[in-house]
Amino acid sequence: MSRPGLMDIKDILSLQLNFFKEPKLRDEIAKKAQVVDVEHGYHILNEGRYVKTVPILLNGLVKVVRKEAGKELLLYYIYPLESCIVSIHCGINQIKSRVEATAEEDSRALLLPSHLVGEWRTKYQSFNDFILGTYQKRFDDVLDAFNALAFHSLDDRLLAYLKAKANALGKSKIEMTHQDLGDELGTARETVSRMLKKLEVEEKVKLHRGWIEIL
Amino acid sequence: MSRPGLMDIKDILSLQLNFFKEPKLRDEIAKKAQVVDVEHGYHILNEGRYVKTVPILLNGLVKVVRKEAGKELLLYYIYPLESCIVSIHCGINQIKSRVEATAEEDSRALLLPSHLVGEWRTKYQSFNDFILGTYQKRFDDVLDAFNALAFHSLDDRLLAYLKAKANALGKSKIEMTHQDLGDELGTARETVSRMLKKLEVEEKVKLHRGWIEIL
DNA sequence: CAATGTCAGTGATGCAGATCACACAAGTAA
DNA sequence: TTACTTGTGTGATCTGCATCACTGACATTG
Repeated sequence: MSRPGLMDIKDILSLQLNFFKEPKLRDEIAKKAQVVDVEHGYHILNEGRYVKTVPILLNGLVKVVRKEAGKELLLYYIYPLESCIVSIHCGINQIKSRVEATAEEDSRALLLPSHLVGEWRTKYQSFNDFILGTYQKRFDDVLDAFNALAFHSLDDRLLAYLKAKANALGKSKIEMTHQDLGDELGTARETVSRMLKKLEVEEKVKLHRGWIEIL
Repeated sequence: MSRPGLMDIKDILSLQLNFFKEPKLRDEIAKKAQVVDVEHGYHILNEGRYVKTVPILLNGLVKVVRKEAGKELLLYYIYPLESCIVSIHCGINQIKSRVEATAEEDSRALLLPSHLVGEWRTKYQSFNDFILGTYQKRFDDVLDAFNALAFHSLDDRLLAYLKAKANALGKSKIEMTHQDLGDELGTARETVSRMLKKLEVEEKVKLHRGWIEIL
């Protein structure tokens, strides 16, 4: 993690965060927020220094997973201009829930001090809308994850995952091992191998060592 | 569904909804809200007349399930003084998601016109807090449901379900058939029978025709 | 009472996916 | 070159749960 000197947060506000409308809110953010860069693989949640901030992702990609008993399962991705509602949530409510956020790519985020978030929420409508919108989105995401798990076979979920990932990254070459995929989907490596083989026969993907091409 | 004459909503506000603090908010609710009674088994969501209101449950119990391909799975229960956030959500966003809410007991709810909800949210902090709190709670609930599905075997989920239900109803006699339980947990009746038998051998429950006693 | 419907118990069998146990191939270090 | 590591392919077997096909127990109704 690094702190890029004195970023001009005002620039960020006008270029990326123009949904924060009130001039006074923008002033406050400019004064109190902080920009950080984190590297690919950086483990965001459960880090002491983050507990008291609410991040808004500016660039990059962050994945949020639920872990238990060695097994892990993907909940959703955070894209730029979205916030990690869970971190607010966990910070405030002292929840033990094993939810982890990891930077999938080198990422940049704006950190808002969480003690101000509550205040801004009541003072500025656009800020309040942002928080509520984030909750709505995440609620939907988790519902989707639940749905996939409850009603769809692993074959479907694997293909859906690959397509979603290709879409998110904007390219058809996905650099993941079968083990990685198994981890994301909460299943065994061998199973992933077998299913990918089947998908290759069906000409939906092309397999390579260390990466997969979506057709 | 019935409308109990002219309920004194002011009474309800002082007896049950005292977390709505602002006098002006209380006035507005008293003027614009409506009380309805629904019977056990009444199917709440996906009913035209409800789309434009946000319900707050006053008495009773409502269950929310997700359905797909004939199979259904319990998401969470709504207890008195909680709101069904999904109905707002679905109403506003025109979501096709198969989420259903059903009254588990005879219930009474306060209906708030949804076009005013957005307004009250920005004008009254206590109202805003209520909405946000509801989202947080539901987010947690769905995460729990996800977790159970992802990491716990059906045995565990069945027992957890029974205990939670006993707790919610405040009694150890649960009047459900094995089929009912199978539906809630998204599994087959036979499987439930077998597992209950096992639980009975372990002296965790006692089985009867049409009802189950939690020990 | 018999007739009928609802609820529960239980075996047989099937299938998705997990787990185990390897073999092998591609890259990397010595 | 050899040796070692990492990623992949594949059979054999095991487990949890679904599905099918019944049987019998209880409850209700005529």
